[in-house]
Amino acid sequence: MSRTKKRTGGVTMDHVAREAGVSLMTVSRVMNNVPGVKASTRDSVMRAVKALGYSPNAAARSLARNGAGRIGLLYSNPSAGYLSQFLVGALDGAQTSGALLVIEKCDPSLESEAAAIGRLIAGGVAGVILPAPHAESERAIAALRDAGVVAIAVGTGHARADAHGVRMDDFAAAAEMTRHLIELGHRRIGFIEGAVNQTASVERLKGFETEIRRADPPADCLVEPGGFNYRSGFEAAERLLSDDNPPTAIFASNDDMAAGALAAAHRRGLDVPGDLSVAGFDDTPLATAVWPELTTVRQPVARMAEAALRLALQESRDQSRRDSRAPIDQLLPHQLVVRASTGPVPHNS
Amino acid sequence: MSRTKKRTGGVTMDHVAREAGVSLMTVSRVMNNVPGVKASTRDSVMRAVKALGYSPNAAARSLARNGAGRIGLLYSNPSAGYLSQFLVGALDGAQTSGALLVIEKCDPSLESEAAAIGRLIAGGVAGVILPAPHAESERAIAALRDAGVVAIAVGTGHARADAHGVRMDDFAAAAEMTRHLIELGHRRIGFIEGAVNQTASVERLKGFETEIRRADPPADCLVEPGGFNYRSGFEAAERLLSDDNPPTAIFASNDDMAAGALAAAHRRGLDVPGDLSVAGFDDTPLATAVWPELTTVRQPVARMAEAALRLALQESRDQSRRDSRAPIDQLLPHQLVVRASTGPVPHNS
DNA sequence: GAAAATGATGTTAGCGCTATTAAAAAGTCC
DNA sequence: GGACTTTTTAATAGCGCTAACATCATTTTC
Repeated sequence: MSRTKKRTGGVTMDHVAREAGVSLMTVSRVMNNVPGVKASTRDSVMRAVKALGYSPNAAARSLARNGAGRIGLLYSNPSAGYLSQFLVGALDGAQTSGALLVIEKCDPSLESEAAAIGRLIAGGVAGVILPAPHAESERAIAALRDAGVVAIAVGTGHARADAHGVRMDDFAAAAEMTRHLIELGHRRIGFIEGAVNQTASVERLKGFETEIRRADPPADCLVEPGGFNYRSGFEAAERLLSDDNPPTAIFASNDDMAAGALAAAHRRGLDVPGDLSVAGFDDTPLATAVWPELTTVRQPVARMAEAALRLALQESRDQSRRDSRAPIDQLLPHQLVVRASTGPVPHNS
Repeated sequence: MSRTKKRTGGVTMDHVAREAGVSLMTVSRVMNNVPGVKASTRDSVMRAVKALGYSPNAAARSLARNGAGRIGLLYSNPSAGYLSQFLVGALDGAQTSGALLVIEKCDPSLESEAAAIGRLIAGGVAGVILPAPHAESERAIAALRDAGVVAIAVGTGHARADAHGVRMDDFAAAAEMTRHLIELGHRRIGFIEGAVNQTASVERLKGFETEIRRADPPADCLVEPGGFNYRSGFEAAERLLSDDNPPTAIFASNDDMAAGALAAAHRRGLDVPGDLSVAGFDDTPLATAVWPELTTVRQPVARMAEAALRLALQESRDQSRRDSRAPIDQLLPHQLVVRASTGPVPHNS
């Protein structure tokens, strides 16, 4: 093991090419899904790849592509669980598609954001992924466009006109959750809003209200502002539960706030879901870390990040050819996850 | 902006070399801190680097080093906040030291771990970083050693004989926190253990017990098992608080369990810290996401990850030269963070 | 004061992959 | 059926950087 010449993992394209009896370049074409390779040739290459356990060297790829494939990722401080999922997804995507991820942290302040964007641009990225709060920043997107860098907004409430986007259908997901609550018999439902400056919050509220209006027999609702963090959820739930006619269910627009609502309920001696149902949104790790485990909506964060990375890569490559100016809007499927925090409406209410 | 030939960030070593009036190789030497460069030459190179805003291309580096610098990171499912901090730290380190991070996920099961290790080795990594639970896995470390891959254990309770390690002083940190509680007047303190198969848990308990024994006037304690997650913290706190003579303070061996303890306290209508003090460990984002914010110990997770990456890089390079067999044990400083969840012992108890 | 022993820098040859260009094979046409 | 396209494959030249070796100044040594 000590005298091995190259400790790189061994198999290279060359090996694959020899094994498959084709040229190195043909293997490259197959690996990159470039059209113009006979199906039979492609097959034999794929077989060789599998046989040898070949996996492309990201560094070499990035280098050969002349730095294209350097993608930036700006993050500040979304809920902890969100970030880790997002990073994992992006990293995974980077690995499989041979991109080089450059992550850059910033504070929520505008100056800090601008500085981070500047560093990213100076670092020579071809595209930048903007999750959660930054996806709403006109300034950031404008700066990126001015520098000729592709911007991908992730997790906004609706498609942007000035940037490509990857997102989920917040409206439909919130509506589904609301329907779930209504089907359980709840007719007075509290809703905790997310941060108002994020369009996703607005869509979630709209989805909720639309479904409330559609309920039969009719239902009504109480809406409290929140800020996407535990504490604001706790406080909003306190207000909701101290109402003269408190709701029998609370739907928080993210899991952190739902956890806060859970704490508020417990503090009042309420059993969840016996006395009060609580629903969250996002399905972050927190959802299963609390007790009872949260009914929530699974936002495919990791897949969204991966999709964003691919999109950034593809668009940055395309852009250098021609200016295709129609922003792409990629919508990923969500899923209602029913766990232990929601149940039938209590009898005596 | 559209006709730019290379969108790589522009400046390369060649530019720097020309600017400084030296050869490309000299620049490389300066950038890698290789000895044998005259101080004046080094200076002028550094000046050119700054003037041009040069930053080395990680991909090219990794490639030229023949794959050395490919570092794996195995993760399963530590507390969410921990992972994101860890990833960020590792990513950061990778960027600055020009390593290529390959992350690999696995389930807690042993087979899954073995499979992931296998993939990592097949991927040709030169070193693997093993955070939290995997750092204790004899099997994983043995597999890595057999493949001639450097293993770095992160966050174990004490130094390992079979792998390099980066960790904090769990014993001392737990002792400090216990002292903090004792100084606030608490004389009956509950402790919630972490997962028993992790040596860090054991050290934290030892630190706690040592300090309890040292208290003057004497203090006593109640120890409950836990599993490093919210739910186990909640349940352990329930048991602690239903004791005939309940503790006035609870020290949980991580923040997730402390959050659970908080919920249990609230459920019983106890005020924190008025009636009960609660302390956590790790200072994950959860610590400030709950209310009241947790007094905890800051574990420098990001820095540990970064240190682990550097160590992996350095050792994997050294190992190929000679077999230096003394495992390195790097200890990083922690910090007691006093927030709102701990206070003086209540008068009437 | 010439040979050997040290520095300090420059040269050369890739790392593994992708563009680009050239060549060959396979169709197409009149 | 041979000149002319159109596929498909092969060959060549780097991407930016570093290891290993070569080269040129300096010293040092006897």
